[in-house]
Amino acid sequence: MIGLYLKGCDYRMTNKELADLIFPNVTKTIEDYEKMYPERNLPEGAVVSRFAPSPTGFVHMGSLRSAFIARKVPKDTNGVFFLRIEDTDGARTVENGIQGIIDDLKNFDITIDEGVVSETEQIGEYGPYIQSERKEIYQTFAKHLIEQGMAYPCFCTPEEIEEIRQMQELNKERIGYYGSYAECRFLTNEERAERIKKGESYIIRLKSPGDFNKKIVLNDLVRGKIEFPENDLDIVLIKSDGLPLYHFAHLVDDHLMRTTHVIRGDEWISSTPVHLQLFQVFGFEPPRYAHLGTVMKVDENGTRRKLSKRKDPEAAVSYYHQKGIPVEAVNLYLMTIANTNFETWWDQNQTLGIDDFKFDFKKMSVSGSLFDLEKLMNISKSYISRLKASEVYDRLLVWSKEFDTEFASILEKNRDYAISIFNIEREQKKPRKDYASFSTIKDCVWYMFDEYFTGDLEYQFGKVNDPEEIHHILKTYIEKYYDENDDKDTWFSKVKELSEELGYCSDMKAYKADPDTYKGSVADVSTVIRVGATTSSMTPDLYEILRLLGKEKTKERFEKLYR
RNA sequence: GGUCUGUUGGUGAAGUGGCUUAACACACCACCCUCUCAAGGUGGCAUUCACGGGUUCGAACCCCGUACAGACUACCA
Repeated sequence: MIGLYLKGCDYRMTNKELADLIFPNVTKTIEDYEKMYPERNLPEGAVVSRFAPSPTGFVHMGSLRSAFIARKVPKDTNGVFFLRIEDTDGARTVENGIQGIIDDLKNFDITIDEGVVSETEQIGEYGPYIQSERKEIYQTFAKHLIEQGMAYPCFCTPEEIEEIRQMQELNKERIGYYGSYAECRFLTNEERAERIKKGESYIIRLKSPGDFNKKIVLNDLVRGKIEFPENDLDIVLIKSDGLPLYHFAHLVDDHLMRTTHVIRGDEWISSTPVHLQLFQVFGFEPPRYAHLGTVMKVDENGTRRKLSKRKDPEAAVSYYHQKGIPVEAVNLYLMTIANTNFETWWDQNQTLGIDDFKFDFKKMSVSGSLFDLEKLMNISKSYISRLKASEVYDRLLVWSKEFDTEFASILEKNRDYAISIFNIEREQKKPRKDYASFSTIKDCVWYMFDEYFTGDLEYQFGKVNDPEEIHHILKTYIEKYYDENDDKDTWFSKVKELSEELGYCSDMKAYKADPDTYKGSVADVSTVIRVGATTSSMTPDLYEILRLLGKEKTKERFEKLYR
């Protein structure tokens, strides 16, 4: 009897015993976790979704778009949006990577209801929200599968896997670890136990119940029905370091966190059959999936490619923060690419905001679209043009304090003056649209500040270039005609008088009809005054500019040019 | 190689069998307005929806095939 027992003929190691051998420290069951993370008590139709990046340090335009939508939908439905950090791959993790993501989201007004709020802090009842802190949970679920005979340890080395792949390629067969190629599937529990005890390295694989010849249907929220062959690959559940692979972590986390909608990039679409299968194996209800088209960019050689973090500076979301593009403008842009009907709606409901618009998955563009920086800038221009001068001041100050401290202190010293400058041709029906972002404002107004005004004149005065003539115009104007107290009409009629006195045509129509009979026109005279006062030929309304500069300063600047 | 997805002007796109001689927005061009610039106004910019077949009285829209592009096919996410 004893001999037989030792030979192992009579004794079969059970799955439970194998599971205990692999995960001796796992004492909880999946039922325990079901109780710990109960169904959420939310109103009918409430969406629970999430943003789940790797801690690579910053958010990319494509992910920001996903995050934006994943935030928007719960907002529309009184649901929950949470941030989960997917750090199961050590190679991807970057120091302070979590903080970078949190900052980027904060900078774009994407607020989270639950999840990771700082490097050290998490909020919400469904955590932890950092995957590396959930190791035991994943292992519990993996152990359960081993007990059920639905998962097994695999001892194949990367070299062996590569050999299998090459053989499959040679035989023109489907590539992957499946069917008879899944060698470790056929080991006995005794063999498994023995190799584990010997200290061999192993991973845990799913014993896929799928059949490649059968179909599975995914009802994608943006694309509709998609049919796939069932997954029959014995995918990796747990890596040799004990941490899960994405697919398995997705199942465990999104089930336990009671996610209703998974909103992610369409690079995930082909692995959805795996995910669906995982939910099926556990008997859990899968979430709804929405796969978003890739955000693309045109390469130097004219082909489209995915927007890349490394190659494209505009892909990093921090770029917009640095450029001083208002968050509202970025969000407006994201909304217009997210829902194709938003732009028209927004045009007709200018007083309303993004929060008043209801997002609809069906109104999403299915195919990957080109990221249109120009369109964004246009939206930004329009948005800034609608701000009040004081708002421009306040927000420019905030931006400058972070990115241009010199300008910030100048602004602080000259608050009212600066606001008056920003108010030129603003706060009217058709406001001036020349500020594309906060970072470009200085380039538009520098000449108004003595700190930046050098008096260096690069501009040739256009039509009038004779120094004597220029001096004559400026001198006559400032001494004889200019009066700070004039209103705009009086001011301009004086410029016309000046023109007449010096032999320039004061009526543009008359001038255009017969340019040769005059030295030039009132336009040329105005240009001389404009350049004389600012050294720039492109400024907003000249009357306002001179008024803000004041007679003394204007005169000073003119005199600099006399010499 | 396999699986899946997509393809409407320079760009984002509307459009799901007759209302489309293909909307709207950005960009571009011309003209107008005008003291410059910006803004604004007017007009122009796809005889045609990747290509080839088919179904239909009728197709950008439905079906089949082809081409091209993209994603996935990792102990990455």
